[in-house]
Amino acid sequence: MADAPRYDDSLTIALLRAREAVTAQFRDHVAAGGMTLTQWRVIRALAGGTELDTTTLAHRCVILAPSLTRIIKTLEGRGLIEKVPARDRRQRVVRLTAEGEAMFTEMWAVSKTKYAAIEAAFGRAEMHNLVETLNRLRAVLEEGV
Amino acid sequence: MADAPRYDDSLTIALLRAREAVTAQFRDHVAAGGMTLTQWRVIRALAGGTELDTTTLAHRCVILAPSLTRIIKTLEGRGLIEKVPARDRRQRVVRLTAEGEAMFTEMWAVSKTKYAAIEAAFGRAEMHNLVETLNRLRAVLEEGV
DNA sequence: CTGATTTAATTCACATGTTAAGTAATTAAA
DNA sequence: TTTAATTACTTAACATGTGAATTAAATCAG
Repeated sequence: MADAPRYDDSLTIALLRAREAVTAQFRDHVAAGGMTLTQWRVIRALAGGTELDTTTLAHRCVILAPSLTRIIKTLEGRGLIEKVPARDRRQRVVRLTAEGEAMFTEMWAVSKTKYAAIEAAFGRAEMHNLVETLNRLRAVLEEGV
Repeated sequence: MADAPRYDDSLTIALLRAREAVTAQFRDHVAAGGMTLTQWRVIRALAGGTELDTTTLAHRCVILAPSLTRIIKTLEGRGLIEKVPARDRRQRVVRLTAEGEAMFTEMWAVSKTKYAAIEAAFGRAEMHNLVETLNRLRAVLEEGV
């Protein structure tokens, strides 16, 4: 068993911890708005009048379809999003309501400053480089190891 | 709303996607062993006769206490881990059973090769650098932005 | 045009994430 | 030493992750 790498050196654990540390910066603010971080990703993806079907929305927000089904139900119940008739009647297309847009605008103002604070603390170039590296890693893995 | 960064440029999304891509490499293998990735983290942390209390185990595996309580119950029910009497009777100290160690050894052999494949595809130095960067980011954020 | 296939969502069942509240054991204070 | 505060864990309640099965609509083959 001695060949198991120490956990701090594990890529999976490092990703998990780093993500936890980053999301922690936003969690309280989003919770104060009565939302979860996952719901916030959906709101944000729809901001600015964007209309999206479930599949596209799920992909952009990195949420699985069953989760998104429930989230849409919740946010629709709160009056933040609404359904839009779609040509293909299998699809469920949604967009923000006026209330949803207002909610986004208000929360985004703060969210933006928090994001900027992280960039300032970690270094703008460093952070840009990290995002690029992460996306490259993903591309390599999705091509097939 | 035009100032919302594109999602692909967002650190939180990049972390989420990258983690998803990495864990996808292991999910099927771990599932074939009748385990979830989260349960596997616990098994791995205990491998080699390590005895740990819930708090330490939760921290190392990056699992919240309530989740770990359930996981310990599940793995104990399957005979993979067992409780160890502790001095402080508030603590719950656990370790792998012989069966648990056997399970780890068998699965780790394959897991290791998958990890090596990722390293080979992405680059050993690149990967080491990424882990270091992620840990540095976490350190910066935990110091307080 | 009709039946088979494919596609988009939903539903189901269970595991985990997350916060808050509760319980038991230990430690500290008076 | 008896009570108050702290600590370690568990339980509860709800949101989400995850894979499998289901439903409805669109597309395709014949």
